[in-house]
Amino acid sequence: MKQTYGEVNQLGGVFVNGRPLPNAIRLRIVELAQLGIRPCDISRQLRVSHGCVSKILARYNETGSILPGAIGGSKPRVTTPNVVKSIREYKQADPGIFAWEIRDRLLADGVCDKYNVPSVSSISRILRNKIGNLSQPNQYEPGKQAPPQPSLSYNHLYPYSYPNAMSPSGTKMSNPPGVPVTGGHVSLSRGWPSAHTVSNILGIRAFMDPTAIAGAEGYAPKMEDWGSVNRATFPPTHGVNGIDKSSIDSDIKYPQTSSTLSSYVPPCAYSPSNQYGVYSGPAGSYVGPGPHWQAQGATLSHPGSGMAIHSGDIHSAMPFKHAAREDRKPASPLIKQQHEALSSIHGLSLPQPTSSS
DNA sequence: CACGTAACGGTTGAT
DNA sequence: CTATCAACCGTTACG
Repeated sequence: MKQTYGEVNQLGGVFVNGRPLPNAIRLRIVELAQLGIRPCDISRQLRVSHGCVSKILARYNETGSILPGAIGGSKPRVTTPNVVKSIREYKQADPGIFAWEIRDRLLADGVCDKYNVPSVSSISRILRNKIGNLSQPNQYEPGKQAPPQPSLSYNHLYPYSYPNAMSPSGTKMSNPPGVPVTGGHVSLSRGWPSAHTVSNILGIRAFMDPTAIAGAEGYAPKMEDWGSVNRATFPPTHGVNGIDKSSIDSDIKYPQTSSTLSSYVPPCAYSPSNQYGVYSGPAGSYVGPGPHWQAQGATLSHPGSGMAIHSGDIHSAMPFKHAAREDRKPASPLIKQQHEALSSIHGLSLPQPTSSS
């Protein structure tokens, strides 16, 4: 609740229990890793627990995003009131209906789309638990009752209708040209486990949120800003059907920037390309020093070009990774680039190398 | 020593 | 409005 400043970890780093590390630090973790610096060194240099470094890098490799997951909130249940209602209706209309038939109908009637349709077993459970006795139509609480027409709402309300966008795209641009994301795997396939994840889609904007960076070094005074970072702010809008949403959403979300961003955004929550570009922005100058990094402006103004360029820089750095990695097993000695990288970081205001270890 | 991961105590936000 | 609950967080400790 309060400023909950930080606690200090064993490495001397500051952190706020329960809260994500500042974006800028996450960024650096990934960047350093790409420079070929070993996780253990990154951990020490940034004073972030190795567990955290490991986690962030793992996530990055997998999803292409450096952003923390969405915190809090409830899962978008597939068995929304609307769905239950529909199931009940189907069942009432045809008591002998099979769960799989119900499932098909939910899809056919557009009550659900293939991404949020309940499984047959879920439907069975619903039939059993919630619609056991049809004679008692009202299973809603007495107090509220089923809202007049909750029906339509849910699906549409939920931004979570899942990225159909991604599925169709699948391959799409998930792998930007130089993306380090090795495998290029599906960063997305990981799917949309939850609304949370999806929210990240929107959250992408977070990258450009100045406040995020503001908190960079010293943790923004207001954690809330952070929150906004994580989830970006997303408008409750959405009237659209889940189906084409992705693109629409982005438009909705970023009326101004959208056009450009949208191209990056839709593919996946953690649009690799997008995030990449994003952080590529600060890549050169890094985030710290500036009042705000240009990210926001940059992206907004000339997202494409800006990103491309920067990303190029980063990638150029990439090679080191291999070189470094391969022959650079030895613990202590860092290669030039690494030194530079680190030093630049320190310059930002990080602790000190205290090259002793 | 490096690093993946479970446990832990914490925060958040939708219900 | 408050309480629950389930998601995520980073650190720590273990293997």
